[in-house]
Amino acid sequence: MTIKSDSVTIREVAQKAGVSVATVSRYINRNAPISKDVAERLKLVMTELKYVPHAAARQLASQKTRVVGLLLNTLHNDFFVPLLNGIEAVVRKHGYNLVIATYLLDRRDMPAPIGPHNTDGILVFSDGLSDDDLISLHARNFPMVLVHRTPPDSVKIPSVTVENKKISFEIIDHLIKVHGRTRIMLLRGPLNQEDSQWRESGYRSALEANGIPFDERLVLNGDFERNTAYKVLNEFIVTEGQVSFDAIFTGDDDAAIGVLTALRENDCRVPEDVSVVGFDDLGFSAFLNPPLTTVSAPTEAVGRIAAEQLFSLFDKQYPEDNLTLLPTELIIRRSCGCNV
Amino acid sequence: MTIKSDSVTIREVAQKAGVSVATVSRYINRNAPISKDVAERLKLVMTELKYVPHAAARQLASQKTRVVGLLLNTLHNDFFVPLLNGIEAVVRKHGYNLVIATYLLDRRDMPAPIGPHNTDGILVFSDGLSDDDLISLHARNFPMVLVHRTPPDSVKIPSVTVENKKISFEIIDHLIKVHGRTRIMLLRGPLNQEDSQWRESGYRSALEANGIPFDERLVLNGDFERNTAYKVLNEFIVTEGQVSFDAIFTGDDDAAIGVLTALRENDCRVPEDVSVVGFDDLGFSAFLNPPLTTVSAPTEAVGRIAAEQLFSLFDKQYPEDNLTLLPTELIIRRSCGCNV
DNA sequence: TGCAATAATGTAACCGGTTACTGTAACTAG
DNA sequence: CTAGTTACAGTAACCGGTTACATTATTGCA
Repeated sequence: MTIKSDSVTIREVAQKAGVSVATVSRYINRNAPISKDVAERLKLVMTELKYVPHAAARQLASQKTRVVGLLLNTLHNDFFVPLLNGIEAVVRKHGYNLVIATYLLDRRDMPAPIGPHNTDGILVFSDGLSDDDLISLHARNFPMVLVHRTPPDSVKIPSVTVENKKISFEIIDHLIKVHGRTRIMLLRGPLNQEDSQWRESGYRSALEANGIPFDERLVLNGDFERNTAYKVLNEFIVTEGQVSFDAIFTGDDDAAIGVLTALRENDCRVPEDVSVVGFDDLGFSAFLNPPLTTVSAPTEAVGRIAAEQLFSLFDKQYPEDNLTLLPTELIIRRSCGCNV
Repeated sequence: MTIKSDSVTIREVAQKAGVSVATVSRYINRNAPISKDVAERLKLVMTELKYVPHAAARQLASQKTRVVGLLLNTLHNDFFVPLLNGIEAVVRKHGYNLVIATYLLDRRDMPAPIGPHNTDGILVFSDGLSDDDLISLHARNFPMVLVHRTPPDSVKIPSVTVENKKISFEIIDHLIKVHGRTRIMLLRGPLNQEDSQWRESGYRSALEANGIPFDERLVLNGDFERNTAYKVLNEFIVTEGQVSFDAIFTGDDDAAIGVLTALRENDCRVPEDVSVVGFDDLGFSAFLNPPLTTVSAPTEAVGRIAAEQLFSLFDKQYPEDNLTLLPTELIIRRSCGCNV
């Protein structure tokens, strides 16, 4: 073998300090008593040699990666900033590393980029892993926490998400009751995304509760991305030749930006002609023109709590409640037609 | 040893397929000819056994981690979404994993979370690593690409960033020449951040070129975060008891949000009383109220190019030009006072 | 005082892959 | 027909740590 990593190894440290490798290892991991004398010597030698333990070797020997994975569909959304923030803070606090991977249905032919082979546990915000995948990983006792996704019925995988349906009902109900809107368009998120489904469900309930028939033609498929939102809505308007709706639920705030663009370019006034409402209350939403009526969701808290639960799982501590549902709140601004 | 990972190993695969482990390894890595017959058999066995190579073992044996690191100061900015997007896409394309770590000056007592011990190379968007750190890593031939940061004089570390100074000059010059602003406030970014320094430099040049004396009292220290921006500016206004400036360069678009909030709460009209300009042209900027005059920066391209350069370094291919400076562009909207 | 418990350390097997080296059979060129 | 390649496969050393087990010195306590 000619592989000769230039890095300092534990044996060199041991030799220079006149102790065995086992002692050095114990010092590194503080998992066994070391005499004060030796400890000081090791500390000196290690800084002198600039010794840094080789991560892969530790992982292999200890069967722990000290890495947490985050599986996403895409990163195309400002929504991920607070989420990542929450997660990263916790991961860092525990001295772990965070690996981020996107994994979509279209890549299902290759193995998931993260899993038991390279992480101690993962946070799943993705439908790239099927329910079957989840079940099989769970059966192997692989720690997982789902984010904005409900676990399959049969298994108890902790899940952290926000209340979507009730609040979506409320925001649509607001459009109908307060602003008299009746032709309310829905711009869906990704079809197999759960938030998206719950929001649609709330939308439908609100229509029904107000005696407005559901109209399939008023539903567009988006993906929580501003560009898609723009394209889809613009196409719709151009095809129709007119604006045949008086309100639109954009699915999320990011998509709202695309929606606002499309409406503006088609000379449609918001909120005079069309009410616009979003979801998430991202940092910029209060400052859009007009300020966006939306739903505030505690996204950073979702990230934080999900990560904390994952670390609890490492200690075999299961959360008493399988599903953590964080509260959401209606944020009324101008884009729905209110005068605030 | 009682460690008994439940995962399938290469030896089990080899045995079941009736070949040696070396052959299996060669099949996995496709780095040596394998007979069609054996290849098919292995493929079958591997799917049947659900074999996934153990990442740490591969890393240890091959001395390659197949991991790229991204070192950041914080994640508190929507700016990171396009950056991450660009980086992640490239990293994924190469079949690598991406680990993200924040590392700040206040943690300098602990070793950097990512480095030669756990990555094949890193992208540095952080001043957590000092110039000395960079030099010493570079001396060890550790692949690195700097993002929005110039390498120390003595070493040739590739660096990808955007043009800051000239465009900052232009945007300030615009405020002065077109809108007659003379008391232009500067909200700095982090003090040791390079973009921030170049932008201040452009700001000062523009003042000088127009015969306006630099006034230290019109400079506030922010950190490219909306909350800080709000707090700092609000404090300033409250302390002064009046709005003593007629324009403000917010440093970046995220901070612009905080600035707009503070101005609004202090009954200050934008752009009538105060012109506001930002930097980055984040997705929401065109939809702020008023639409934000800013500078568009190709942030996703920065991420993409930086990552590509890092992979080139893995192949010992050094970019012909050490410094990649991507062009920026003035985006005139309403917040400066223009009528677009 | 005697014996068990504890502290402190060493030895070496082991984690699960990669690859240098070796060997055989088939193929190619002269 | 023979030397030189090339294709394909196996053996085993090695990557750099961790830790079970063994050993010796020290301490605690009846």
